[in-house]
Amino acid sequence: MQEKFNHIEVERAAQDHWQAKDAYRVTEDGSKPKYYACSMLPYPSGKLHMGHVRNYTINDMLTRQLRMKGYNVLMPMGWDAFGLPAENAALKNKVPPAKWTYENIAYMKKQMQAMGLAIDWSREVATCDPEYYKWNQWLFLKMLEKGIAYRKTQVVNWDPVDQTVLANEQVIDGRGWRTGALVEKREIPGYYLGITNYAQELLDHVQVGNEKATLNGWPDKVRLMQENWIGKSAGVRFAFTHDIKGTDGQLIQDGKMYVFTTRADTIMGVTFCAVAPEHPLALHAAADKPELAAFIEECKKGGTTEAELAVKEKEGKPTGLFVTHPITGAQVEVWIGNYVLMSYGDGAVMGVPAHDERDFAFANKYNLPIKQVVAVEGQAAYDDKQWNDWYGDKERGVLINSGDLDGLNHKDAVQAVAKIVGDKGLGELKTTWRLRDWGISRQRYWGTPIPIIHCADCGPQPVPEKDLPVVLPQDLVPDGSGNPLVKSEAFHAGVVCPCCGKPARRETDTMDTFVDSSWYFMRYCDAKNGEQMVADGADYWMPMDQYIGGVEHAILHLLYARFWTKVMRDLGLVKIDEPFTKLLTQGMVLNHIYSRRTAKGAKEYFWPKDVEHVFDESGKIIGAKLKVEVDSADGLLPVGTAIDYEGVGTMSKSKNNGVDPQDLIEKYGADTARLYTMFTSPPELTLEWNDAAVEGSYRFLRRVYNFGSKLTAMDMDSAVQGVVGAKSLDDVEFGKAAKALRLEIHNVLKQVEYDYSRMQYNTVVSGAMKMINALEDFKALDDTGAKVALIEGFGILLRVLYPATPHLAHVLWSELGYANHLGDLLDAPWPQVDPKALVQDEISLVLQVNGKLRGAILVSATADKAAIEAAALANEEYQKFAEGRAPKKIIVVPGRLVNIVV
RNA sequence: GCCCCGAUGGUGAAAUUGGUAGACACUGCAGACUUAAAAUCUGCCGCUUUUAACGAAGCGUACCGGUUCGAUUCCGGUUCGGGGCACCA
Repeated sequence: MQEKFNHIEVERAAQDHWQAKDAYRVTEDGSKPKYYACSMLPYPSGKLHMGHVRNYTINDMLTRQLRMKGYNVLMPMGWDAFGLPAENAALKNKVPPAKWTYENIAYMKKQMQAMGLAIDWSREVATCDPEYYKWNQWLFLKMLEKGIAYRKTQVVNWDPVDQTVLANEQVIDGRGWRTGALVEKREIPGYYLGITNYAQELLDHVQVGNEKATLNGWPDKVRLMQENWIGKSAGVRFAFTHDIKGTDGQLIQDGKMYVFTTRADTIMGVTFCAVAPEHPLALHAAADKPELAAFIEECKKGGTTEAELAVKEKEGKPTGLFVTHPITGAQVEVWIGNYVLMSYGDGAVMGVPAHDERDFAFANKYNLPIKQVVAVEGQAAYDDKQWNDWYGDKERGVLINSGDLDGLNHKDAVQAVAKIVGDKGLGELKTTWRLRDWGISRQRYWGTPIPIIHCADCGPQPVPEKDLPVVLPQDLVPDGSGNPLVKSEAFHAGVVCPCCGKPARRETDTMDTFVDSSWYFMRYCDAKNGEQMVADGADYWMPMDQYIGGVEHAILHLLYARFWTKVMRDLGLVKIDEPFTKLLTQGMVLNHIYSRRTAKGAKEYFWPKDVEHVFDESGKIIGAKLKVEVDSADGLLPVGTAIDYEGVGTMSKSKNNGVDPQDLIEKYGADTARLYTMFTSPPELTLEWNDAAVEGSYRFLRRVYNFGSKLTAMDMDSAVQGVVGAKSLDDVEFGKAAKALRLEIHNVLKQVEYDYSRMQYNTVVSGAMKMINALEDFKALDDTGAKVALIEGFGILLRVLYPATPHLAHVLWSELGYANHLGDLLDAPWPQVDPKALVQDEISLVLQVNGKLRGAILVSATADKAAIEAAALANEEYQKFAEGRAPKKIIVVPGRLVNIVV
């Protein structure tokens, strides 16, 4: 082997070896336990970013370690190839999205191969491939048949200048990103998938503490987020009656305005009702009241996101319409409220200002009456100007001013109210979900065409199964105004209605890209199946054992994939209930953000490499300045120019703070990039970029290499080389120093085992560093068994390190002859902790007096509690700090500490 | 606004889940080697007080309070930061 570490040659040698062996191709092998470990599929944005490097390295470490432990391991890869960025790039460069996408895929695939990932490329999937999206269309048609998919109007962001639908991302401060025009809400028809049909099951499987829960291998935070998102709430749905008639002379909604409430107990405190701007009563009232119509119009301005609505100032207008309280018969005025959502419940709420914080604010703003109906014992009198938390207290509140209901607690009162409205035929107990059905229609080109044909006579008709896939044209270039599919003659050419045979037009909406990512992981199991969506491969590999991806996908993607899997199960396509047994949500990769305002007031961002921090005396960052000359909108900025420091944030092109993994791999090699990302932070935490620390990772690899090349000079005879497993070491005598080395190595190995099992790879790397430190510090080569301990230790180190830095480990393992005895590192046996190496005669215990550290005592490893107590009481540190006081209590934690309370 | 998460030295972090806080690193400082530099190696590195020095004492895991023999870990509250909020992926 070469004397000097050359990462380029090391990595080439290892990768050539793996390629020649086709080392990562796996088949469904019943003789071994299977393990399916998968990363969330990347969007082919152009080149890998650090988040990818982190994600795939975690996946790769898991895969490689488990393979050594004897599992049949699958690590596949594919491309989430449809989506908006391809259209944006097309707009900018006048290149069809397909070309841009496929070029990006080719480049990123090369980068992944350079990282040395153990991917089975024979299973590669790109979602823009008709062979893939055909099955999106096929399953959509099945869902239509089953009534799971249906057509309904949806609210979208409309850019009135470009005459186009905008994604939320394209709405900036309520305006279109390209035109700057004020965005309007507009209702258009679209297709929905009935995810709410599965709400209960989706909740049961994920909910922490639910006896039906199966996703115990998911982080609690994700489970909690999904639970809240599904948002099951039990309450009462009941009607306020009225006799308001529409222009057609019919009672609006049959004279019943339904509301849903979880606080039916406060029903006697109702002083108003509020409906959404889109509610039939609101529209009716606006018909002859221009100021109401204007208010409803006003509510349509701005974006459609929940966050935007939630921070809006709560506003309302009285309609002049009255409805009848179902118990008291009182007339209650209906208001239009901009905070009432048509999509939740019935789009109407009862207003109880005394006991709901939002109603309270609303009533105070518009001088509506406030009626207290709940009292909490021990609380002072109600003050109608200042909100107090006890006003909404469900636990302690008791009803007052509520007639027959007086004295009831929350729970009993809800039941009583449900009975009263039930007896009148005006309502019942009801469960409501926050979860809404999944709208999948997108008015965009680069996605899966929705397989529907619109006939002037027959209406929307499903494309017959034999005509699938409906192929997306590859050569269109969007121009920014609307969907180019609408104008594509080729797309509509020859289309006839499947029902009546007359000429017809294709649906031009495409599917949400979350459809693509809802089942690709099953396609990997059977990637080339032309006959079926999935088949036997999925039965073997699914459910996936470990899913790894960004925490930003904790709700939407994961929920949709769970839903899609359940639909496939109910159609008899797969046998599983849940797709992902275990989930790891990796933290985001962050970097510092530096900016300044240009003379014109625009913000420009600076690349972190061009900037250095300015610190205060205590070492805190207080600002930044340029380290080199930088060309800016205001001309060349000299070295030392003061720059604004914005803290850290996710790496992004727009903030100019991305670190290109390519530079890193070219300069230091893939092993360094992998080691650095694994070592710097635990997988679940955010990772802040630090250039200087990369150097340290490289240094460590060089140390390992140099240690290996020293071993070759040490006359390692093959007999010793063979002695690398714990079992064959039973007959070897070890001297004091060799014993100490083995104690350290095996202790660390034990910890590393644990860290591998919990995927805490940063401490795995620490463990490897401790091992090389111990091996380098070991100087007693003349000790009995010294060489054996050294060669055993290095063999363990290589295997511990291999999943993180496979190239270096592979080359050393082969060159030093370990491979001759234990086989290729790919499938070499995982090292075992030797219990004999861990045996110690004496151990040190911490001595505490009143819980404070006061010293240490050395006791025999087999010492019992009495002996430990005696040793502690005899200790002079104890004597000193006890100051003659008698011990009241002695706590002994075996193997750890003694605490004497005086 | 709502839901979730996080906060530990100059920096990234560790602490086997209630038992020695700061392992392992990065940076920095001092030294060795070198004509010199790089590389490499050795030592030091939470804060304060005290000591000529060895050392000693106290404080310390965002902030305030609680439970406990013992709290980075558990509970209540506060502040700041990050993620998600349904058409970005």
